[in-house]
Amino acid sequence: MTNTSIMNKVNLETSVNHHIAISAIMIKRVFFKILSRNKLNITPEQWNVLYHLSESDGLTAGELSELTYKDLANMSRMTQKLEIAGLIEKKRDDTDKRIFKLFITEKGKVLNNRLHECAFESTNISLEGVDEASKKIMVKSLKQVILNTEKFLK
Amino acid sequence: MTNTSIMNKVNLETSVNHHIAISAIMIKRVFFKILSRNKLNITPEQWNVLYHLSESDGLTAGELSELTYKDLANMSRMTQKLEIAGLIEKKRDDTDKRIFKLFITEKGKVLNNRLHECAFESTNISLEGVDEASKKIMVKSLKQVILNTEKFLK
DNA sequence: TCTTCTTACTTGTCATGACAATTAAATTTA
DNA sequence: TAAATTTAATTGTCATGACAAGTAAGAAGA
Repeated sequence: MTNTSIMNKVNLETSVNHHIAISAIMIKRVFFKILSRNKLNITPEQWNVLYHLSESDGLTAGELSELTYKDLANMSRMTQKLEIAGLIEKKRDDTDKRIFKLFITEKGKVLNNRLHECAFESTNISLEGVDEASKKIMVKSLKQVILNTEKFLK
Repeated sequence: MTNTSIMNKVNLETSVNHHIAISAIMIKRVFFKILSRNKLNITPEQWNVLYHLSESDGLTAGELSELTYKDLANMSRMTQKLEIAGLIEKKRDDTDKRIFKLFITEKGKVLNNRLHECAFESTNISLEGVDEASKKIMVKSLKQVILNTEKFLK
């Protein structure tokens, strides 16, 4: 074995990255549970799309994939499902026929409001006992993490 | 529209939960890229299993699913793949024939050491510019988040 | 003991995530 | 302008994540 003595062993118990990963899994699970309790037939990821369309209508799948940090291929499938569910509409662009512009439907808007309530509830559950100063530091640090990783991935 | 004025709208831009989710995605993507650059034919999740088995050999699939916060069903499939890849071994327990005890193989141990290097590298990339005090606060707060969510999910 | 319940694991299904490959349309360039 | 390149979206494949349902073995109770 080469260089075992100087190997950089990772300790999950103190690893920031590891705790981010586990927290993300658990937060999503809580949100998922709240959605299902409320009989809202939608996933956290699908809500992410509805959220962005309700903020700025007429986005393309490509723009949405950037906003949500998702693969365009997967965003394509997600928008297909959302369209089938009647929550969004796809309209082919007149000048650039490669593009679909996406619009949230009335049904989507109504659902989106309920989803905001669920997101609010799940936030309160997961962050109970975490003080405001810590939250600020977390958001600032996590923004830095996102910048770092974006830079690395080009 | 009912009660729009008192609705609890979530703002992703300032949401701790949202930044945790995006960071988790991006960190995994960086780790994935480093693994693939090093021609290591393994996923971040599979490494998680190897990590725990190298720390304490002879765990069951159930114990591993708790340690990694994963569904037992999915852990079952993951261990099947790891066994096929020759990285772990499953040994039927003598006294309780429902149980498999899992052991990391020599091949698995060698790979695990290389994976530690990759994890170390990906940690350095993602946390560049985040000071030690912030890291401490993050780990403490994220542990609280994990506790909160575990409690909610029973 | 025999039935019932619980536990450990497995399998099936659907949604997502990574990534390669393909198609169609727009843009660039020779 | 024709060919090459780029871009937007789609489809295919495999691994994972949630969750329901099923199987086999152990434990508990009548």
